[in-house]
Amino acid sequence: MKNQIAELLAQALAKCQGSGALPADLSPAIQVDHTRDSSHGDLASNLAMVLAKPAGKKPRELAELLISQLPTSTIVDKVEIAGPGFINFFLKADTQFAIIPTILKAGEDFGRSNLGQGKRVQVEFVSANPTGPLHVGHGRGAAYGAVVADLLAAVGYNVHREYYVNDAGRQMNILAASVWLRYLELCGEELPFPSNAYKGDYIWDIAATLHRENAEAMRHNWDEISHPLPADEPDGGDKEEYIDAIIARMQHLLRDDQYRLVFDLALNSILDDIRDDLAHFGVLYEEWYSERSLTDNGAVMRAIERLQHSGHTYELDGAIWFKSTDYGDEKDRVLVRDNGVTTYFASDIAYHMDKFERGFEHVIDIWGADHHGYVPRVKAALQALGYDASKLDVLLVQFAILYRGGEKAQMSTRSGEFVTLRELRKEVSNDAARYFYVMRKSEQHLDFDLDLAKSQSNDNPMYYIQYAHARVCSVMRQLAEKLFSFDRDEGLANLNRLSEAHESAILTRLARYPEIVEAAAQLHEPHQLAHYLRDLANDFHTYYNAHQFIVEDSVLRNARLCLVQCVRQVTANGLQLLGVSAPESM
RNA sequence: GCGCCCGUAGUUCAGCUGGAUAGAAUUUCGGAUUCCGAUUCCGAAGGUCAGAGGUUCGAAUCCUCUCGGGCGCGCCA
Repeated sequence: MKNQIAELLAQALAKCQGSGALPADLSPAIQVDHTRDSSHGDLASNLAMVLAKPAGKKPRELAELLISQLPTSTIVDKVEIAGPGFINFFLKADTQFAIIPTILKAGEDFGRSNLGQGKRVQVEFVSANPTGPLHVGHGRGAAYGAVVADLLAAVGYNVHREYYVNDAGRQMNILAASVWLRYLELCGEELPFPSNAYKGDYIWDIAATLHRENAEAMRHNWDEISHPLPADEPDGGDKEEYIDAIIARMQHLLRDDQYRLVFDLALNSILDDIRDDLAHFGVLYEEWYSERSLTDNGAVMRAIERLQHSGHTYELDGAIWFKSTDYGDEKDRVLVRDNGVTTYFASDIAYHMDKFERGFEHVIDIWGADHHGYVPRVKAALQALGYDASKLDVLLVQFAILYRGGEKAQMSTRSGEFVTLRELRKEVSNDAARYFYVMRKSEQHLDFDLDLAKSQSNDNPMYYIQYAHARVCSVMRQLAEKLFSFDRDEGLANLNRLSEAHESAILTRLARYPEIVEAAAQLHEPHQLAHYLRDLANDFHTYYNAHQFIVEDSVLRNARLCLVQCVRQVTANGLQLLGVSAPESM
């Protein structure tokens, strides 16, 4: 609709230029917007105001001129000049009815488009270290990433969802050591648990599995392990040095194969848990990408070598540095430590290099906002490698703060309050969690009201939207009970009976749905869809309370039922994109 | 100290990439209503868009500075 009006204006402009009434060298981007106030018509353009200065004419005069050259159109009822020079378009009443057959025909596909033209986009999200269960902070990234990916898919991108598994590095070694030490305790060893080790209950579970499957095969005396160990933190030592020493002893005593067995058991147990958790949350991936594979297949070394060839590296204090300051980073970064071990950053460069080598036309990373300082160095590395860093979008998600009874809910592991995503899902339902996580802009801190998310009331927007869907379904059931039937064709043939203001408002809202999906997808803003659905539900409930659908007059009844069916369809389509169910009864 | 994000009604938030009188929900107050399915509707009140400059036909939106809040500034991952 917008495009049709823009086209009319373009033709009018061209005519004015052809006749010499306006300079020929003007080629403004023609903007057509929905009006906020219906007294301003349906659509409006600021073209005359934009052109006023370069054309040397007063905006209202210019608007007059453009309107005089406007081609006739079947959809435009009248055109007005208003305010400082807006050109307002009032559409013919019939045109807004056209959305009804469109929606009914397209069904589940209404709102989908081919805007993305099948371009390959990678969306990487969550990617939490597999050192423990997902917590509520990860939940927002999961819900947000899943919806961004689904929105992009809906508008025609070929989306590849990926989870980067940090299955290498020191944190994983600490995890393996934690499991092993708990296993030793299960074997009956008495030992001081390191202050820097993982202490969650899930460690005990994994250790129990280890013990069940291997009996005492990996048992060693604490004396044997502690033989030469530095002091732990409580004893005045350094907890980092201490845990590293434990890991070194473990690797020495268990040898490669046993160490790997513990390591892999821990990794796989936790990864399985994360996979299961996300799957229940409706978050699915095309690929789980292993960090370790990057080291194993030489990608990390290759990335470092390519950076060296690019001339943006140097050696200092025995380490190899990437000169990221050449690309605007605030300081240079180490790639290879003085002990010869590559850094996490080096792996991440290799990973991003790999993303571009795999041929994605666009790459989206979704990170917690606490990683924002990391963005410049990754982009710097991509530029140094010769890639177009603008093809990488890093979307930062701010923290979610849980509220219960108006009070901030504690999120520490120590207190009894829940911390995991699984517990949150259980408490407020998957649907509410998905909706609440995405109902705010990602760069906005999220106040997650647990009581509201659980409440079955209109105050809860998720409930309000679902209820609109269920209510339409209920109307259809009522219809059958009253021995009426829905004659769609009769309704479609008599849409002009939908003359109430409420009906007109709903029609306008419905027609905007495809634009909302496009905007939400392209701007990576799921909250736009969340708000839209709430507004649509509000329109519908208001209509429901003002008018009866199941009336004696079959023509009016069927026309209204067509409209209400459209509300149901669009609500269902939108909820599906948000990963929220659309129940037929509640 | 430097960098990034945020600051809009009592509260929680929108504001369609610069448009017309800044909108919802909720709260408060005043009415109506007992229904296809409850958890209903209508109206009113509520704002120095943190503050000050600037850019222009036009600024909550863009730029600069100040104030306030969050986060980040490892040869950790």
